[in-house]
Amino acid sequence: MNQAITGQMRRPDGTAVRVLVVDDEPDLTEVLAAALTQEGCAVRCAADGAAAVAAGGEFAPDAVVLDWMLPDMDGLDVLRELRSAQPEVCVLFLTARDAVEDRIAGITAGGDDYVTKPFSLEEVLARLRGLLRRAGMNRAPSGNRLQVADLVLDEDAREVTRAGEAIELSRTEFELLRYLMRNPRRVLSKAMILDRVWSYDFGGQAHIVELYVSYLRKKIDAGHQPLIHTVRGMGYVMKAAKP
Amino acid sequence: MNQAITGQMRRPDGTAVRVLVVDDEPDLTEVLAAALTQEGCAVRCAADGAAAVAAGGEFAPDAVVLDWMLPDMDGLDVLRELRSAQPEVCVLFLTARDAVEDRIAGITAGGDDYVTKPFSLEEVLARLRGLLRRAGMNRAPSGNRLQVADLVLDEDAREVTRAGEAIELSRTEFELLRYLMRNPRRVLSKAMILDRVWSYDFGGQAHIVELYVSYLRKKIDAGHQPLIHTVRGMGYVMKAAKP
DNA sequence: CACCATTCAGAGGAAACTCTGAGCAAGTTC
DNA sequence: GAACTTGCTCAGAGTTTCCTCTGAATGGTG
Repeated sequence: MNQAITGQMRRPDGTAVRVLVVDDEPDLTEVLAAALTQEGCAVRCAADGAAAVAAGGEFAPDAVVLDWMLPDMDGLDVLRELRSAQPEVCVLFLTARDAVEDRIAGITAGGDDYVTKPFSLEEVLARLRGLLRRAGMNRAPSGNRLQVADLVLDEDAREVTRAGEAIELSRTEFELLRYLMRNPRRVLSKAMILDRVWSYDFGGQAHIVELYVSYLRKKIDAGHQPLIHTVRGMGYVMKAAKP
Repeated sequence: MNQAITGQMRRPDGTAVRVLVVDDEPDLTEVLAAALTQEGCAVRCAADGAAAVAAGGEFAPDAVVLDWMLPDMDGLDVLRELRSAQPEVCVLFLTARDAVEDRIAGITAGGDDYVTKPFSLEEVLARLRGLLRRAGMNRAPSGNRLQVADLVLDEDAREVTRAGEAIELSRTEFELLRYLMRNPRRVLSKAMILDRVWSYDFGGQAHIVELYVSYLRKKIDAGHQPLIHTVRGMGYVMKAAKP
């Protein structure tokens, strides 16, 4: 993977983006930390609000991935403490689905964002990239656009075009395509795709990846040079057809 | 989001507009400060009149968002003090709905403006943009007109036309449309729209956004190419349809 | 006081989406 | 070429999300 090579998650001065991950489930923080490290971030984890506030002062993160429900503190209080030490810090909240309407209100006004559990890794990474880009923390060479051959994906507008023609995608189709396009010319196994694009609690089979690849091909590759290629026994790869 | 990139809230010399926020409710100043920071402003907060006057001298703000009812001083006195140090400063008053409008009326004659509580963030930001524009503090590339395809919104005249034909909108409809048109080709979640367009004390559900989008569509998109598009599971986006 | 416009909650129905299962096609191994 | 593995696609059930109709409460206006 090594998104670091693509230079996406980087500070203006070229040093690694610093991310603090706060959640009381060690499984979750581990997975997030691993994914973020792989993206080239410097990562620190905390299991409760007190540890988060402490790390906020000492570790000086650029962004915080913060569980809304912590054993000792309310998410909003943690945010307040963090902001008092570092006003510019970005915060991405993790919330339960039914807690969304509750007290989340107002946080998006400050430029922060949230993701509902269960989420996919790509969803969290994409949101975090969005926050950092908007905070000027992230050199955006091509802005928010991904391109492979004549296929273009605009993340903000959630718009996909092939040869200038608009293509409608569902949420899952879009996330799958984004993951493929973020890793062009690299074979991605179905297991990898499943781990990244589908929620971490999804118990289904890799068969679902095949199904969604077939959906994508029908919408994207139909009538054009194919961009999504099957590597039998290995997975899929997105690239322009060989010359 | 990220109005900063659009270059709206900027001084003639390109540096950040300096805004002082004065209110005794910390929740309110926090939200306002966060939103203004996101717009690219340099923000300072004060909780009472004395602190406001002190900050007025030291922080040298271009504009002040000032609560009319402060624990220690009258709003008019604060204004007087601020003006003595910096005669050119813009002031946006925050007042209770039933507050004396007669005294406020004299204020607006001086080029200042006011907003009644409870207000929406977009309302405050729009008024502030207006003040700064009139004070020459704000390069206004397209003046006060927003345009998407053949849909035109005039902020000062509060007038909306589609293909030259006038459209009557209620207050909420207008604010929703303005927010959408200020962020064309960007998917806005219902949570984001709620936080920006509805009052900060509104406790309602995202359902209300759907309802008002349906009102807007009936008035704006009926009989034309649709400009307001639903992005299922994400929110809404305003853009001209792709041919 | 009556009238009208506006705002908002609730519920029903429509539409879109996700995922399972099964059959078929294509490639691989012997 | 037969047997097996792997990948592709269709059809349909179940769920989620969205749209819109109703009606109540509010506020302004003649």
